[in-house]
Parts: sequence; structure tokens; C-alpha cells
Amino acid sequence: MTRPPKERADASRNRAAVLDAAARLFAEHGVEGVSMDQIAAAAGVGKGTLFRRFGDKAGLAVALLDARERTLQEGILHGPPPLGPGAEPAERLAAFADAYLDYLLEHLAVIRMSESSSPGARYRLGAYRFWHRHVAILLDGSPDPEHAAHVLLAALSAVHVTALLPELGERRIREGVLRLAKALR
Amino acid sequence: MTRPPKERADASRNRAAVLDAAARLFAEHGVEGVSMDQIAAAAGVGKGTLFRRFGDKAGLAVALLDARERTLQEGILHGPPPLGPGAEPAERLAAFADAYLDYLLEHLAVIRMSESSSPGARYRLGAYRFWHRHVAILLDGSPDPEHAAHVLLAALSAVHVTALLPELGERRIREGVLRLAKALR
DNA sequence: GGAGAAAACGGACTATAGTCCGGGTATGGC
DNA sequence: GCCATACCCGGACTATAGTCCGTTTTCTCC
Repeated sequence: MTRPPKERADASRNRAAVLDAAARLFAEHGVEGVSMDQIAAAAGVGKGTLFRRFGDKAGLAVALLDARERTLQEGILHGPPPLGPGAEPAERLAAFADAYLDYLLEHLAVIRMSESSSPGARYRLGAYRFWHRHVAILLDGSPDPEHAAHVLLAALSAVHVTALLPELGERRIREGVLRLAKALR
Repeated sequence: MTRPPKERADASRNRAAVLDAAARLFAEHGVEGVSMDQIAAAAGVGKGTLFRRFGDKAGLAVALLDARERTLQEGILHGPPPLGPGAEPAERLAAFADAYLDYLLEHLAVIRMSESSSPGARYRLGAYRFWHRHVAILLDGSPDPEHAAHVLLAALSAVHVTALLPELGERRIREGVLRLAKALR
């Protein structure tokens, strides 16, 4: 890990102000209904500050999700089975699909924003690479675990689940994903 | 089918001019590298005309793909087996996956544009609904053909295939999709 | 072939994402 | 406490998508 030399007091203050403002505005008007200008104004910072720190709207979404995402990753790496180590791969895969869907459905709009700024942005996220490696390892033994892992994650993409939700409902999506996880082994 | 009353001569002339200009500019500078202003200028029409006719850049992409897409749909509905009617569902599904990948890889950038203007745009395309119904029918008998069809199509989305192509290559993607099609039955 | 209606045209206009850089401020060394 | 400087700030600026509406063209019917 590279350790940044330090964070200046004004920078840290502004980062917190931006994240607070963004969380509040997103909750109030929806992710799509808030412009970067509005967030900057609400946080009391300039536009330049906002973009320099977070890159773009997707980067802001990633920062907002950071804590929740780390919790899930922690549960996978060091938590109790079946999500954490110790259970059979098949069980761990089912537990992952379930836990990931919990996370996804809880933050659907923000995750969608984090994944779809530019086309293909999702696949470049550190988090995506984490989920992909985890799933590929659990699929070890199948003909092409890497492709199969991408397939499972495609069925768990925010855009995909958002589109299917009104048509199929949460229950059928959960069952479908679990069946898929089994079928891929 | 609803029959539009007629198309005025100026409208038809401009439509052709826009499609020509777009095809040429896309081929020359890539889909991402061309702005709607440039297309309008190259076609010798105003911006308003462009947007009124095609809605947005994705609509323009859809119009460009129209002919090729109809060919594939025709092959499915009335062509010879195994793509067309007459073969076993499993064979037809494999043939569809293969033919769709041919189509997708041939026009990857334009299809990506047609699918990803706004988030979820893909699922509202008439073409998507066609592919989905076809696949769901071929998966009849499995626990949830509709969800399974969405899964197969997710593995065939332009963004997904674009992201996987440099990492896995065409061969592994084709094999992976075929395995998925088998596993979903 | 001319008048009137309907449809299409086109460019000025708005909104938003994202960039750039001159000016300011915290920090660490003295 | 003071200075040098590296880092950060913020708003003016650019580029692009998409809208709006007064004007022009086409079509139809007489």
C-alpha cells in the first residue's frame, strides 16, 4: 500500500463536506436528479475541488459506497462461514450471491452511478476486480472460471438488476441468480 | 403494423444524408470520437433536424443497425435450421448465440452506442425484446425461462463483451457463452 | 398552378460535465 | 514565530447533449 504523505486540514474538511452534501442530496432528489454544481454549492466548495478529489460523479459514488463495500469484503475475507472461509465453495458462492444482492438492492441507484459513468467503467473498478477474483476462485474446476465469474457478475450488475426488478420482482431475481450460480459450477 | 401516412421528400433526403454522414464519420473517427454537431454539419442539416428524427445518438445507432438486425431476425423467424425453425431448441439456442456474436463483433462500437445512451436503454429496445422472447421460448421447461434469457443476453451485451475481449479473447468468449447456453436449459 | 395547412427545418439557447490555472493557505523547517 | 513551498481552492471556461420555436418547404385539393 502506498501511504499518502498526509492530508491537509482544509482538504479533509472539504472532503467530508462534499460526501455529506452528496449523500443528503442523493437521498432527497435521487442520484440522477442532482448535478455536480448543486453538490459543490451545497458543500460550500468550488467545482474544481469536487472534480479534483473525486474525478467525476462515478468517483463520488464510489467514495460514498466505500465503507459499506469494505464491510462486505471483510466478511468474505475474514468473516464467519458460509460467506467467509471455511464452508464449501458451492455454499460460499450462494452466500456471496445473497450478500451481494443485499448490498446491491440497498444502494441500487448509487451503485448504478458508480458502475456506469463511462461505458465499461464497472470493469475497471477495484471492487469489481475483487468480486471477480473471489467468484473465479470459488468456481475453480469448471471449464473457464474467469468467464463464468464475469457472467455471474453480469447478472448482478446494477443496470441489469434495475431493469429486471419491475418485470420480475426481487424474489425471482434472487432465485434466478442462485440457480445461475449453481449451474456455473 | 402501423403505416405512417407518408414521408416528405425533404425528410427522406435528410434522413439519408444523416445516415450516410454518420456511417462515414463513425468509420473514420470511431463512434465516441464524433459529436452530433459534426454529424449534422457533415450531413448539411441543422441540429434540430438530427435530434427530432433520431432522438439521440443511440437512436441514430439503432437506425444504422436496422438493416443488419432485420437480417438476423429474419433468419431466426424464417431461415433454415438450426438458426431458423425446425431444429431442436438446444441447437437453435447454440445457433442463435453464434449468430448473435457474429453480428455483435462485427458492429461492436455501434451496438454499444445503441445500448448505452441512458442506463437501461438496452432493455427498452425493440430488438432486445425480440431476442429475449426468442431465447425465453427456447429455454421453455427450465425453472424461469425469462430470467435465464436475460442472463444469456447480459453475457451478450456490447459493454460486457467489449470489456472481456482484451482479457479473454474472442474464442474464450464464444465458448463461454455456448457453455452458458447449455447450462441454462 | 396557386392557396392553405401540415410537417419539417435549423440555429440560437439551456443545462451539465469536466478542465485549467492564477491566487491563496496550511505545513514543516529554521 | 516566520518563511518558503507544496498543495489545495474555486470559479471562469470549453465542449457537448439536447430543446424550442419562428421560418421554410412540401403536399394536397381546388
